[in-house]
Amino acid sequence: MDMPMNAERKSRNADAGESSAIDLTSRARIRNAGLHQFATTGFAGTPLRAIASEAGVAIGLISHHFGSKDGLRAAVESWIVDQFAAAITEADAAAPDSVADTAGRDAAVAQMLKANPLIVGYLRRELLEGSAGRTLIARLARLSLQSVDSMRSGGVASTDRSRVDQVVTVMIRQLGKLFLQPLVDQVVDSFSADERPAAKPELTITVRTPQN
Amino acid sequence: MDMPMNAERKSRNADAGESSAIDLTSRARIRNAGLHQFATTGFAGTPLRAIASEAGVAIGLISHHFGSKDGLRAAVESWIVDQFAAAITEADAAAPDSVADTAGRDAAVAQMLKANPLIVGYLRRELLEGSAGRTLIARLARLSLQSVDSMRSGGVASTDRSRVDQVVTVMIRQLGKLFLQPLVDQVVDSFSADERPAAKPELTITVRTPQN
DNA sequence: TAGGATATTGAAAGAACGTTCAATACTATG
DNA sequence: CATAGTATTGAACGTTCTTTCAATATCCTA
Repeated sequence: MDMPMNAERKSRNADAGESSAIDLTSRARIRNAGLHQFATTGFAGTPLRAIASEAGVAIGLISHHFGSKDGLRAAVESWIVDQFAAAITEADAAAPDSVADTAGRDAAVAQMLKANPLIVGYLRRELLEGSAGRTLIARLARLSLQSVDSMRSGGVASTDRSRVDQVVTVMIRQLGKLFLQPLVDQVVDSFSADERPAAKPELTITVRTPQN
Repeated sequence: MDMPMNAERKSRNADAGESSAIDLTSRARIRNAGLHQFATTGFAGTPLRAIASEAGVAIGLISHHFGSKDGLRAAVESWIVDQFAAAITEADAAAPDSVADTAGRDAAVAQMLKANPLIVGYLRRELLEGSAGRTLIARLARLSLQSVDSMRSGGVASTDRSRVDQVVTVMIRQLGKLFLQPLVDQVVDSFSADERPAAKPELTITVRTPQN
């Protein structure tokens, strides 16, 4: 049972990640393809065969590396959490007192999300589909809470508001606009080209907590 | 091949619609169940058998009435568009000059959405999943454009802004808060009960169009 | 009441899905 | 070089999905 050598296997896959994807491990390529597919067509809507195809691997390799489809999702979500944590860590490293303030961390996270639009797409879906028992949003909220606490300790965040308030404010500010922008885009794009405004309308989202 | 009479078949289904669901036609019960399932578990995530079970019918009846799963989805979306149109029509009927103003129509739509939370859930998903070729958001935008135009003709809407601007503003105002509230809820709920604020934080969303 | 049209059922077909697994290729360590 | 461990493949399996369809029930009209 002869089988052809697959020499250029890694070269025929879409660029799903940020690296050049040519010298990524099969495991990383599968994870990237999973992020791309889940963010684009949803978890239930993507067959494992589509992920294997995009990653340029055989379907069996997914189970070998991640155990199951759910295992792959867990790996994708852990990778997302890592990206958030890394963005905050970088912002801190660049700050004078090794603790960045709100603006610095917001900027770092915004930059990371801009570089990884698939993360935004994935989170948008997760927000809807993961209502029961799933935990990605909760994990990010916990991460945000640690960030808020460390900023409080560093004296760069006010302490006269509740911690919950601050976490909600931070997360909404970071994600809300990104979540809602597709609605604006789809509405604008539903008009004929000559009627569309030159610049897309921009959203402003604020959070107001009632007297506590 | 005797088969038992299913006398009380219609009584064992969840209340997905607004009517008492006891004297709805099979077609309507299937449509309601489809809306419920699609909004809750997503289009790809819901088997037709789940819809048939919730509606209390055999699986074959779905194909008979709607042709296919996609046909059912089309029917659900047309029904949603009808609800929006009906809300606007009612607001107009109650207005003095038979053309309600912005506030009146906003209130009518908000009331309709509050009475049909499944529509909100469905739209939230549609906004993400229907990026390619699908048209529900576009249809609602067109409906909103007709509304804006009629208000302009009736002299109850300003004409110094572009029509696109007005449509975007209306739709974001109607839907944006509803879309983003789950994020606030999940973040707040990720905290322990004793740390949660008494009242949920409230969102304010504004649209600003750059100089045109 | 007779008969055609429509509604409804549930089994069957055919495709697609996730998972498993034996076989093969690769890599590193002795 | 040998050999153990890991990576990788793709076919096979059992399940589940959508669609089809013949059979039966119900409704409507003449």
